[in-house]
Order: sequence, then structure tokens, then C-alpha cells
Amino acid sequence: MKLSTRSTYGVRAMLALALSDGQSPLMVKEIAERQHLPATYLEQLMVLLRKASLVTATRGSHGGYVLTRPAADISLADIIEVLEGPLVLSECPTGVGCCSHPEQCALVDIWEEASQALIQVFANISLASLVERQRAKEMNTVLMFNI
Amino acid sequence: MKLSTRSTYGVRAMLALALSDGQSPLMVKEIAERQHLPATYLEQLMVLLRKASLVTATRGSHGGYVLTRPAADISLADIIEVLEGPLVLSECPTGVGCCSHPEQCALVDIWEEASQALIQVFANISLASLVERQRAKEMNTVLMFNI
DNA sequence: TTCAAGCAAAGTAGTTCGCTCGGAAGGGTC
DNA sequence: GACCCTTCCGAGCGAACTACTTTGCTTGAA
Repeated sequence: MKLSTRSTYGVRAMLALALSDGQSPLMVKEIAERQHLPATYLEQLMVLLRKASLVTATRGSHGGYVLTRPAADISLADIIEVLEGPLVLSECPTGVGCCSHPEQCALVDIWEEASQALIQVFANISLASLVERQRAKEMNTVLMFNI
Repeated sequence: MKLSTRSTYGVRAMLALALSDGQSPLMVKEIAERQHLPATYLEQLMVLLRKASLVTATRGSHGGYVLTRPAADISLADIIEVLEGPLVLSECPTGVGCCSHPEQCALVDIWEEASQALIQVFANISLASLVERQRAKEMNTVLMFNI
């Protein structure tokens, strides 16, 4: 029951993009360094994010990635679903065993409720609000340090 | 991001126990048949549930398993945590990379929030209420069928 | 035309998953 | 005590998945 590193790396990469000015594209190597991620692996993930239209790539020198939409319009759920697959905690293989009668199985509802709870959390957090949280936290630590 | 079959099988096995009268123990083979689970695999899971004191085993003929506590005192979270491990969606390997400063990382909080959301769902559903739901659903289907 | 970037596909070492098997240990029954 | 019956335990195993790396191609700005 862990998120794969794909999701977490992906979110961190998107956070890096959101934290940058958004003018000039950020290249994979740069993102990887800022977030301490394996660059060649991250490359793969960025391609997936591009195919999902969450980021836009420009090739050639001085290329890299930018967010396709404003950070406020991208939720963590968007990112995670691309890299993790649909957030469904359990699927009853319909037509087999107990689940030949899914309409009689109370557990189907339970798994659905749990999945929805997860999705809600991630859907309610946009990249923009993540940036805010991040800035607030950093600010806080600095203040703490000064006291 | 799926629950393993361990959890779902385990919950179903516990449901079977809760649905039984609770007087005479239910043996693995019987549980497996009622829930259409692979018996030899389920055997392993039952041992884990016993070690977690959720069920009590009696060996020898007419042996089997019973719930240790009343069904109302056992939550799905109890069962799932035993079989799935702690419900923690992501752990920052402290001391490495970005997480050498976890107090500055907004994501730590996010993963924690999401984990808590999940745990809440499962903690709020007891085996007893699962039994209720199950009975209600079956009743419903029968009624639907009669109309 | 060069060369820095993204893109694509394959490979790989390690781990986990779902499950089986064989046999030992414990416990009623005759 | 002999004999089932059931749980308990450890080993094993193939398939899938994870987290990468490698290699080589394509694209496009300078």
C-alpha cells in the first residue's frame, strides 16, 4: 500500500516546475538536481506527463519542460493518476468467485469509499496550493531558526 | 496503488467468521470455500491474523478459527494493517536527498494527510457493521428480485 | 552544421506477489 | 496408544513489477 516512486518523483518534478518562474523551460537534468532524483529515470516520467498534457516539452538546446496549465489548475490527483494508474484500491474480478454477484458484496462499496477518500485528498490539492504550503513551511523554518 | 490480495482475502475471511454463529470454530477449508479463496494461501494469512490476536485457533479435529473479540471491536483497519503492513502511503528516507530536511518538505504532510484519510475510512468500519451492510445488501437484492 | 536537449525501446538486477508443497506439531477420538 | 484431523511452519517458485541504466535516434535552436 505504498505509492510508487513514480508518483512521488512525478509530484516533486511538477512542484519544481511550479516553483520555477515558468518563463524558460526547465530541463530534466535541472529538475532532477533540484529534487535529488535520478535523471535518466525522471526522463521517462516526464514523457508520461507530457503525453497526459500536464507539461509541454521543447526540444533542442535550451529545451526542457514547462507546465501546460497554470499551477492552480493542476491537482495532485491529475499527476498521480497519470503515473500510478487509476486510484482504485481493489477491483473485483467480476464473474469469478464471490464477485459473480458483486451487487451482493458489501466490500465492493467499502473499497470504493476508501478509493474516493484518497482521491478527494489529492484532488483538493493543486500544485499552486502545494507551492504555497512549501513556501510557508520554508518561511516557518527560517523563523524558527532565527528565534 | 492497490491493496494486495492479502488484505482483501483477509477481510473476506474475517467477514466469513463474523457471519458464522461464532460457537464452533470454522476451519480454513470451510472459510476458503465460503469466500472462494485459495485454501493453502489463506492458511498463511490466518496464521498472521492469529499472531495479531484477531482470531483464535484450535487445532486437531473439529478445530478451526473463531474471532478473538466481538465483531464490533474489530475494525477493517485492524485487519488490513496486519496483512498489508502499516497504512503509510509514502515514507521519506530521512537523511537522503530532499528529505535531509523533512521539516521543510510540504509533501511529507500531504502523504500523511492522505494516509490518514484512508485509515479513517477503514477504522470507522467494524466487522459488525460490515456484517450489517452485507445482510442489508443481500436483503435488497432479494427484494429487487421479487419485484 | 553542430550539439544540446528530448524521445523511445530494450535490458537488468532485485524485490514482491500469489500461491503450492511437504512435513512437523498439537489435539480430539476410538 | 493408534489414528485421524487440523493448524503451523518453512521452503520454493514462476510471473509480474519496480526502479533504474543504456543505447541510440530525433528534433530544433545557435
